[in-house]
Amino acid sequence: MALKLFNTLTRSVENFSPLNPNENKVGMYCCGPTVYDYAHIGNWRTFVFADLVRRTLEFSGYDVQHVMNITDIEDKIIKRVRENKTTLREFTGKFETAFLDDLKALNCKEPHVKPRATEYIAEIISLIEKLISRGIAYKAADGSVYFSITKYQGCGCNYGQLLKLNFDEMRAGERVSSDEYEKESVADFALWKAHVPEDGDIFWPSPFGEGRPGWHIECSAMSMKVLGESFDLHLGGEDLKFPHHEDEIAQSEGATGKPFVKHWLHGAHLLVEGKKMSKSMGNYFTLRDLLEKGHTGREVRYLLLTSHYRETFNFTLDGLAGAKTALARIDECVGKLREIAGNATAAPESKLQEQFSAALADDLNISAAWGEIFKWVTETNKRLAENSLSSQVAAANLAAWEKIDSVLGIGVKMETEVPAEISALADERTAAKKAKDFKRSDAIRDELKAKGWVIEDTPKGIKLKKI
RNA sequence: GGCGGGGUAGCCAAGUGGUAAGGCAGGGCUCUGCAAAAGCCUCAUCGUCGGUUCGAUUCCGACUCUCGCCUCCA
Repeated sequence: MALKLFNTLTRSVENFSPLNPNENKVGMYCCGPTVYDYAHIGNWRTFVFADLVRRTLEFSGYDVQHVMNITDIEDKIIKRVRENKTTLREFTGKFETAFLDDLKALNCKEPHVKPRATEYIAEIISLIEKLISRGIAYKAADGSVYFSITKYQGCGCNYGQLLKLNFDEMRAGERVSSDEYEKESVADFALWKAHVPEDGDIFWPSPFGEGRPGWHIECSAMSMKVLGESFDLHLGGEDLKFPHHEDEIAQSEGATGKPFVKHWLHGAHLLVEGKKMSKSMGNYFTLRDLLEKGHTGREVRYLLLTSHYRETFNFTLDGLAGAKTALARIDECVGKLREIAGNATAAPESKLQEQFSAALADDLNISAAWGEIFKWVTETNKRLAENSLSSQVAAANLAAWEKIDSVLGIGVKMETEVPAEISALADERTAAKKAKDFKRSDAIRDELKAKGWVIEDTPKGIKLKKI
């Protein structure tokens, strides 16, 4: 089934097809983290979304080249490096490592290429030179280099491809910082920021003088370097549409004269407990915060993957608790299938896979996909209860689950090894039960629960589950 | 002020011009000595008011509430 995706450029759902129809390759660039702090749950929604896009493309048979930048030079970074009396590399390295650890905890596939802005200074400079030579960029009196929207538009280029811009009605200037008065026009943005004393030793030499790259230019330079001047997919959070992505388009198309990106995807933000996330509201969570509360990356991933990427999602701690129960339901079902399937192998059960694929192909309607999955769980449970599943059928269902899980990345909780102390208690309970000492057996059950283990009596004997 | 999303059961969340998927919570039931984060069943008329239509939650308009972007925020 053809994959359909919303394209911010056309504001409509389109059939997805790669730039080069003769190849199966897809170049995908995702705006990565600015490594000045731990990423919060809102950031993670976007990265999990990017992971879903990648996995869906791979599921659809494409060979994806996934690129995600690491922004390791930026105003906030410089400020904190100074405050912490450390070096740029040491500071950004710490948060980059933390970011990649978190990415792994959420079972996101690691991007194939993770370019750091500071390692692409040469490419950035040459891109700026190209823009200057084409008359689209200019050096201002403050020593910085700016991109001229007017000149760009004068070349017949379109500024405002991702959203409707109405400069007359914009509240320009309200949030413009005072050091940007050297620009010819308020809409112009910095390509190269001249070195100022506060930057300390953080600067690079360039034909335009010592300084550092502006924010938008790194993405243009790195994405085009790795994926080519035109590539298939670019994604990020919805807030990046303007100015970041619009400026990326302007810089890239202004320099090359070619269409920059074929397909733009933007993920919506989330609220936490119905409110905009903020530290003062107490609803600001990093992944670490949630792990410390005893939740798992798997649960967080599941919850972030329950809603459609273009809708604002309300992330709640109740929801996170519910995620655990919902996953346990899937684990239980898949675990039983494994037992019955044994060593049998079979082609994936087609109905589940078809319904899942159809939902996903419809602009990543993952909510509908979960609906199909849980209907399958109920259906399977009924057959399990009837004892009417052959090992062949169980294996086919299992194969289907594994196939769709290559997209979900949820996996199945591994059976935790039962510690000797716990199994000793369980044995004691079984003995007490056999002796009809139910008071004693129930007391042990409570004790096990207090230790984080649930014991279930099944026709085949007891079952211990870690909670 | 400009532009763009949303308002569907206690909570989260799909969806359709013909009377609403799924998950969590709740309720009922089954297995059980009793249980279970074991299983099954059950649980809404879709922000308000108009309009179009044989028929609207789904299309149009108004209103209202809410969220986002408007220069460095995913």
